[in-house]
Amino acid sequence: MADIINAVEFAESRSASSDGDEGRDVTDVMELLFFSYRDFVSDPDEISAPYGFGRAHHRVLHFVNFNPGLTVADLLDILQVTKQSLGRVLKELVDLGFIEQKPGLRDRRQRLLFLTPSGKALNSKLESPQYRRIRRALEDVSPENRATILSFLFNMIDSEHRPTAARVALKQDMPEKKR
Amino acid sequence: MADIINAVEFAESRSASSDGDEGRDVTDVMELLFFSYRDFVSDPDEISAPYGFGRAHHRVLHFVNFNPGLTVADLLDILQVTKQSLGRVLKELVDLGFIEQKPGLRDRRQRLLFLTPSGKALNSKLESPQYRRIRRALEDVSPENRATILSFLFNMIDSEHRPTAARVALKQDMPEKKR
DNA sequence: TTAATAATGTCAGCCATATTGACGTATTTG
DNA sequence: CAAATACGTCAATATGGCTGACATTATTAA
Repeated sequence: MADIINAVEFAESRSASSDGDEGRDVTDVMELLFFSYRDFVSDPDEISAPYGFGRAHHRVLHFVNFNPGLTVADLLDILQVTKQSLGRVLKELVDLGFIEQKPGLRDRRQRLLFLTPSGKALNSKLESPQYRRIRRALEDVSPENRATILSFLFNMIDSEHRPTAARVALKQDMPEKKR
Repeated sequence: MADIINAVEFAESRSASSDGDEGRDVTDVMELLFFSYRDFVSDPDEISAPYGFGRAHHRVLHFVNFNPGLTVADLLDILQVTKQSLGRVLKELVDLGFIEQKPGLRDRRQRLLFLTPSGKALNSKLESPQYRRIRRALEDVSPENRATILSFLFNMIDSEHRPTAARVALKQDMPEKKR
């Protein structure tokens, strides 16, 4: 038992030393967030490489897949990059047939973004390891504890960005009392 | 109540629609992790800019601060980059007096890394917003729920990287039955 | 003791992704 | 019609990754 390798040992090892060490949780989150995210993004990075794509391409595929009909402006807001940066990867994805642009119905200046079938296939391929990773990390977690985790992640977001995150990621703004 | 802006509303809004939607948690983690991390790293990025430093410099400062006497090889393993990439930013930090190198005692080929006082000051400045962010996100979370969150983050790490994470980040390998 | 290996540094070049600033075009809106 | 908006694009620049090659010093094995 030289190293901690699972959640149970992890929890035991921590509770053993939980005598008034208040800021400890804070530094632990700091550290673990780095390692978690590093490994989390390494999955699609490796798979993208043969396609000549990078992390930026995956991010675009992901958000367009999750929000079909997204506008370019929405995507800029989500990714927090400049239109020049986005423009390059978007152009590549469109040229190679992974993303399709349709003029907006209400406003024809807009280019609504959709994944083509091959775009959807590529996206699934890219993020299946990420979903597997998350499923594994959640598999023994109760629904209540899952809510704790989600709520923590949500609260790590800038408060002014939470409405966008809720809308784009959770699709839960305007609950409008349905039911 | 048009948008969800705090943990309570978040939890309520979710539990209202928790009717057999199993994979929902998984996609929510996927989305929230992106937004959380995006905002999390934006803090030091802004503060670093005036110094001419980037995210890479901060990462080095952070891990050296947290593990004084770290070797270059350790740092390469943690950051998962090549020595050439690390070399550049490390050289800048050493040249500008933020990091000090001392030959290893056991093995004098090693250059043990330490923060100078100004390195410590800069690091504190860079990551105080991150600590504030984490503290805010944890403030109303019970110790048990904090353990749930930490254990989730830990399990998101590649299993082969968990020993390193535990050692470097949590300093909890080899519990060697103390107590 | 010599030879192999290890820890680190460095040079040179390449690539992906980001930036700012300026300008162009189509479309909507006041 | 004029102004603002949504989007695209050209150009220049910076950061931070990468590969490959080679050098230095110190340790370890033959």
